[in-house]
Amino acid sequence: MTIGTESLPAAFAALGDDTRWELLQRLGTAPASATTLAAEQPISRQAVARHLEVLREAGLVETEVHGREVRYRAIGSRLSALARDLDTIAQGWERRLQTIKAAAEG
Amino acid sequence: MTIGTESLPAAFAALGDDTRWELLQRLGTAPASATTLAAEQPISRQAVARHLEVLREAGLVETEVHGREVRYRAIGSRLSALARDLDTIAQGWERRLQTIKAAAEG
DNA sequence: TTGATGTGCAACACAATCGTTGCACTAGAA
DNA sequence: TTCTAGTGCAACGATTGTGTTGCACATCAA
Repeated sequence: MTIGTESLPAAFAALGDDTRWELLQRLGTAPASATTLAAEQPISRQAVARHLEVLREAGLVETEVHGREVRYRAIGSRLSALARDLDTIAQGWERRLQTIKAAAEG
Repeated sequence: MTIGTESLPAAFAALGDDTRWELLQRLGTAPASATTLAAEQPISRQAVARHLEVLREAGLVETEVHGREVRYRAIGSRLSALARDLDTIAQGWERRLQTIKAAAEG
């Protein structure tokens, strides 16, 4: 599955914060709750929860309710889809810019 | 070439702005100057120039001086490198989280 | 029930970002 | 030289984002 071009900047904005990136990497090792993550980070639980909400809206993490606990889990397929889209776009750039360069030299 | 994990959030932050994303896509079709790009966008030349500077610092575009004109060009290889890094990370997630899931079920 | 734990929501302060306008400088054209 | 076109730098205002604290609510255990 590919990702709509319109939503790509939104996904990147979610990834473009140091704290969020650390939280994501952490969730890539094992699921955890906001409280657990906050205990491992130098910021408050509410701040962590806000970051997780951003990641969830971007489709990068999903939640799983366990009793009164909400566990967050990283979604690898979403990151893979992002990577695929990026690669496709990059190839398009190369092709067009090479054509222009060749035309300028020819 | 891969990109240092430390600089990944910085690159994504550069990509995570709608205006910058549009500028990048435009530069993916053909090189252009800040003035030219500003004429195609609803924002001032100075605003465009600032965005281009952010993209340049992130390594996503490069400059080429032509007389008194500075032309910007998208760097496809950098975007490809980002895509590769993302895919590698995503695969790592899948592997670890699958292991945990299997252990929980077993 | 009682107490402790995990969340969610709201209000606030602080910093960073994005866009603007204005001015000065430089390089090419007349 | 004189005029025009393209940049760069600085100051300002408005908006957004990140973090905080405080409080209320829900859930599990004793």
